[in-house]
Amino acid sequence: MQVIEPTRKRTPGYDGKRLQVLAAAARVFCADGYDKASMRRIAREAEVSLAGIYHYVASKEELLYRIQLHTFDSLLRGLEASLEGLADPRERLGAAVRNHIRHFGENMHELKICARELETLEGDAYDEVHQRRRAYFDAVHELVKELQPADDARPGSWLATANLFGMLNWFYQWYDAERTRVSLDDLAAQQTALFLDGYVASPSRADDGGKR
Amino acid sequence: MQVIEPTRKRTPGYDGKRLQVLAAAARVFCADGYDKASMRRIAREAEVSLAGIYHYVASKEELLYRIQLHTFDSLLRGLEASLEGLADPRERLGAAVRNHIRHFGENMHELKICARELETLEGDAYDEVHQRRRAYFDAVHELVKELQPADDARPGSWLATANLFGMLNWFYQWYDAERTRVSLDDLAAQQTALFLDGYVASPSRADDGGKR
DNA sequence: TACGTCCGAACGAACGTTCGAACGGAACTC
DNA sequence: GAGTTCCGTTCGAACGTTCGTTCGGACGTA
Repeated sequence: MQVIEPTRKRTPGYDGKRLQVLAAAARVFCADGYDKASMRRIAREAEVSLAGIYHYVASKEELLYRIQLHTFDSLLRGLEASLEGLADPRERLGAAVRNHIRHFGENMHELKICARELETLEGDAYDEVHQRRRAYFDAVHELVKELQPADDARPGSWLATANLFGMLNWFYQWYDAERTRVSLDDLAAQQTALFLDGYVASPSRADDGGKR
Repeated sequence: MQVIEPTRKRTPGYDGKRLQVLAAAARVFCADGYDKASMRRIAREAEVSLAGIYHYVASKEELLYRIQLHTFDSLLRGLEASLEGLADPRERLGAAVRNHIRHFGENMHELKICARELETLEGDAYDEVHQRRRAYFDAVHELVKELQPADDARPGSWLATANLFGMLNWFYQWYDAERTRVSLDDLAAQQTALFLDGYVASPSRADDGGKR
């Protein structure tokens, strides 16, 4: 995939305007889906002419590529930061879920795109994003494995991790930032509890913990 | 949305050929996504001319509408049948999960489309499908509520149900029918256990049940 | 003058849909 | 029962629209 020449001389405002274009693209991709989204609408939302977009990006494909790459990088960096100093496996997993859900809440557009358009890119661009995605998955998978250090060879940790991501990623389908009552951190806590202890055992609220 | 006139006189083979067109559409929608999928490719796969499609369906939109409607109807009917004679809430939920996952395994195309293109239809067609989707969700939600008959007012059952569907629906992202070792029923059992008892407590295999 | 920035206009391709004609079997007329 | 009409089926060809991308030049600053 061809990308914009990074070595050219640029005006001071260039980088800011590129971010503006990427943000507009994220909004439009999120609203319409990648295929239906049109460069014309992205241009309008970014307050740039249609041809102007191509000064910041070589193609529609590069827009999606940069959005996905940045999102997974940001997720992984956030995860590493949030694990700092935590030793208890349950707390570490809780921190990971909180990081993931907070990212969703704050960058709903980008993450919705990452969840929906995982198979859209092709070739090198796909590989590049896939590598980041894999790194993030593996990092969370390690946390899941830490939960059961005793019987190391236990199968199912991969499957459990995949299902955990199912819970976490599906929530863009039903979450409505304006309408919901529960805060993102509360939501993350409930999802962590559900994954660790199940629906039957896990407390529904923080104040009635650990019954049964 | 305009649909094909149902009262017209039809040749004996008509219904079969329409199913053939719908099946081809499901394959192509699944492979390319609704927007990118072209009527030309659907026609080729269905072994009909491009114009010929419009004798069985009024528009591309109707193809998606019929696929989604049939899928949710089929899911709900399967659920009701699989609950017959079961009283234990845990068994009932397990049967529901098994029904859902079996449907996925046997009609991967259709369910992938239903998971990905939930927001694609508009107007009456959307409402019609939404009603079925809602009925299915509510039916499963009832099963989740049955798990905790004691404290009826417990919140979080809706959230737990949404997360359960996250686990179940996300699996089209990673499931590969040819490569995987675990059977669909085993998978369903593991997902049920994960939801009910959590990762820490749930046994990873049937033969080491109930420890810890 | 030189170059980064920006854009109106246009290009070729692909799309969903329509049109009118051709085909073929069933139904009807005499 | 032969000839005729009707209608469901099928399709090649085309229409109008929208798409991603490109081109050439205008504008402003260094």
